Amino acid sequence: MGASKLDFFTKQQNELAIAAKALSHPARIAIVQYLAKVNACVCGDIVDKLPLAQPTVSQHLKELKNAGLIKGTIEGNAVCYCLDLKSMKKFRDIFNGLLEPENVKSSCC
Amino acid sequence: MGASKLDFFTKQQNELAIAAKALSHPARIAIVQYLAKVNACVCGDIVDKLPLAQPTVSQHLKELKNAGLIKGTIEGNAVCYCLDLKSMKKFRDIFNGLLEPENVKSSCC
DNA sequence: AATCTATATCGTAATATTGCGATATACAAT
DNA sequence: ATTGTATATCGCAATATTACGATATAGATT
Repeated sequence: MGASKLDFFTKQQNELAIAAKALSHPARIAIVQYLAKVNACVCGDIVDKLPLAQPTVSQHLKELKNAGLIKGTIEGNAVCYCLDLKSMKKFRDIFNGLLEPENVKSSCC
Repeated sequence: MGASKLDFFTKQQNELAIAAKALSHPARIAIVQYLAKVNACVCGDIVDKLPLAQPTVSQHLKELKNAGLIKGTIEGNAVCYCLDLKSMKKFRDIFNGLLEPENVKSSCC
């Protein structure tokens, strides 16, 4: 075996896991941070910002896109990427919801 | 190759990636949700809550512990697990910070 | 001491991720 | 039409993750 038993878990659990997986690599964190910083569509210069070869960056962008965290629109012969803010916020809200009972102090540990 | 080029990225980027990786599996999401729900140390019954064998659950717990998201304290012959709220909040804050410029509407896409 | 219970670790198979050179695609510019 | 530029995909090697049976460990119970 080795494959994940995704079927047992709820839709929300799998969704959150997919988003977290998309952010589970520092290169993808760096991409998201950069897109958040410039807060606009960015064509082309993402590869220059990372210490990785172009095919590798392309693959990371694809993973972020598949997870729904970024969007890419074709602009001439380039592709413009930006955050999918709606999706990012959804993920953030679910994650924050995970910690809701934080106001109740843990009884031990 | 295939190994991550972790050295290039900042400490914060790697930390966030590690926390995200810890949450990148639905079983680990389920564990965190369960601990958040009961909001207490839980001895023993985590294995029963998941559709996975005991060694597998033990491994997932170890990963969450290594990432600092949960704590485990030995209690007799059992181990009690609970969320590391401080660490969870830290991760949440960094992640939320990632979206700070959300108030500025994207100019395209 | 022998046994039970709870959890961890080892070993291993199946699968997934990471990275990149080579190559393909697609539009732009000459 | 040829060439250049930007990005994607293919194919492969190295490594990591996932899962679990078997086994080890450690405290509790008898």
